[in-house]
Amino acid sequence: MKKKITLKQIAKELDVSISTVSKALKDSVEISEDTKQKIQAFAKLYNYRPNNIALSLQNQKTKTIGVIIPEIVHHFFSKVIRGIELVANKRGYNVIIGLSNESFDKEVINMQMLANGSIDGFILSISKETLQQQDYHHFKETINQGMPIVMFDRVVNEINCDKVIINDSKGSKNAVSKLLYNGCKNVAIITTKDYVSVGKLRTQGYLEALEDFGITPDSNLILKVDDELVSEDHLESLENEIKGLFKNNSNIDGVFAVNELYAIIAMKVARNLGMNIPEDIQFIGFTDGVLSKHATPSLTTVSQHGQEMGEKAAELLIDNLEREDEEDYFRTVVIETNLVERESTK
Amino acid sequence: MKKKITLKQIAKELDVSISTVSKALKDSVEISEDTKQKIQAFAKLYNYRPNNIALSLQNQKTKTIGVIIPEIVHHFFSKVIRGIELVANKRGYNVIIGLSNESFDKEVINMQMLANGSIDGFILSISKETLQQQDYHHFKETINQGMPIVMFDRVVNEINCDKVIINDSKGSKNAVSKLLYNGCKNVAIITTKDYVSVGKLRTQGYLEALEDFGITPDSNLILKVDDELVSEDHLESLENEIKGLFKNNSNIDGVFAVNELYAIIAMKVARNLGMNIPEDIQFIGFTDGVLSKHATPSLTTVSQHGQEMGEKAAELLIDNLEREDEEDYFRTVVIETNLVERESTK
DNA sequence: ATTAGCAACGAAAACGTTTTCGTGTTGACA
DNA sequence: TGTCAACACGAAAACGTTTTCGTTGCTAAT
Repeated sequence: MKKKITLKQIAKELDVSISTVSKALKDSVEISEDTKQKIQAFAKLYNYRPNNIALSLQNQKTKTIGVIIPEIVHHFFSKVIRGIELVANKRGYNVIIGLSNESFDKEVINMQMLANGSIDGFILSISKETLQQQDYHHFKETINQGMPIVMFDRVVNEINCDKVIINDSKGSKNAVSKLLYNGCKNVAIITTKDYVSVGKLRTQGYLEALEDFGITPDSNLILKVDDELVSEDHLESLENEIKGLFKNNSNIDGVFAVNELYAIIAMKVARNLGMNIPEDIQFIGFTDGVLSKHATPSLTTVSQHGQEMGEKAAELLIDNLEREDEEDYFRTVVIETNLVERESTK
Repeated sequence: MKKKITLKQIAKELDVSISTVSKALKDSVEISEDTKQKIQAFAKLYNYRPNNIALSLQNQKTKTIGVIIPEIVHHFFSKVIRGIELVANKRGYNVIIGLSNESFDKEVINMQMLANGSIDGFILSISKETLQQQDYHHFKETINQGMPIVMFDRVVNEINCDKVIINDSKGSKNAVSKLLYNGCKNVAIITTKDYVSVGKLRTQGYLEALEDFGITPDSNLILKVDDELVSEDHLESLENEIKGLFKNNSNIDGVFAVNELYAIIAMKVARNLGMNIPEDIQFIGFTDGVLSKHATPSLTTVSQHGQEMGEKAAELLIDNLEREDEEDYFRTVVIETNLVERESTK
């Protein structure tokens, strides 16, 4: 086992100074051709690579990006990461991942772990607990120390930083309009509690669409699911809520759900109740996951373009990091959604 | 914007030496109570945190783990990462992610980027291209330089390192046995080309189960899909292959697929051909993804326990990193699979 | 024969820590 | 009064780089 070789060892071995070795490896004009060749050959032989940590300390930059997301076992978030990784790598950056697991404390701890020199900047999506508690001091402090942040998807106005979002209300308005245009008279929405910003916005889009079509919203058709209950395993409660929705409102002929899973489960319930999709009832979900594509019938969804969001976020951050002038101005990029039509709608 | 404060600045401000500050913050007995209090108070006020990079350079360890996986938009891999992150964080480590995107070159580049001091050890799953080319020199070199590697899922005997795998042949043998036990007489398998080690092993388990039941394998019932063709978008070719399989062998009454997607698509094709699941034909897949759980009918699968694999891999690596004695011995941990029975089997 | 100038290289600081090994001051004790 | 611990603190090396600023020794020009 031969440990990694350093400049010092090369210098000693070849009986020159460390500076000479460093310069020779950078092809500096200060060093004679002979010496350069000798040193370069030796370095190649021993497979020399500069130590990244030493470089980071020297340059005061690490060339790595910290990403903090609420959950990784999630199609949307992993697509975002793929996007981030893609452009980060292309521009010579590494990506280090922290999971908040939707917890405020873990979000704070993760940020502290990374903010002490390990990374040059953050890309993150806020955890539900943080959104609920509305405690954003850790973001403010981080930014205050000169570390840039880019937020995506779940953002908050209170913080001044770059943001990448989708037009949630517009996306859902389009979706609901599609249902109405297709002839649905009673469109229900399955959404989350209001503290989840995207849930709130998507509900808003639903209402706007109804208004455009001159329909008065019926509160019985708005199901706000408590997200706490939908923890991987007890989905039965969700199923029951949806079943209740259908039974109490037998006139429902269209459903818009603010995520993929809700839509899939709703379709299942509907089918069990003997309804035909899309003849009797039509469905649209949100997010472009695997479920939508491979369900039967496949689900029409509002595509969120996760990878594109990740790419854009990484570009914003790196641009910011590599910008010369110190004045900071913040941009908000809106990624357009589009409706992917599949079998669950006419 | 106040930049992060350093020991030097504190020392200057309080008119003591750097060493004194350092010791005071570690509550060293060398420093008087008065001075300690003064320094600690000042440090707290300015929110001092030691610079991670400097610590890494000093200690020659970074407390971060490098993870290289072929693909992140994949339920299994993201579960593994979740497992890794869980125990890594618990034990004070960070996780830095590299995606090989199933490419040999990207795997090599990623390893080089990280192996130069950025991390203490690797956890990885080999890319398909690497498996195909059977070029493992980058692994050997890394290990040779004293950087430990833990491989999971896609491993290779040729390399001497810790490994976390599942018993692929046993898992698939169990699954196929279940089908046979349930009365299936003609069980087909949908698998990958043989260079994917797990595909090969799972095919082997299929054959073993047949043998146990005294059935001679029928090569017409073994469909080896070329993985290149199944790239997210042109799944039609896969569908057609499967359709061919069913049409040419109308007696098929059981299907074992080496992954979730193949099984789901096969079910879809079968249903379109008018077969009833599970009455006419039963299905079992491999991996525990979202599709299996939420498909209709839901799919019986061999559960791979991705998160557990990740946890175990991280434990192996960190144990290795923190072990005192230098002699290296390598362990291979086998995670047990189990059959999750759902609606696609009787 | 000076000296300016150049080519080739080395010394040292700097990045932010930790840690070892001084060193100076105080107090107690003989 | 002189000696020696004990105490409290500082200087400096080390981790591996890069870069600035010398410092040589030589050639060529005056």
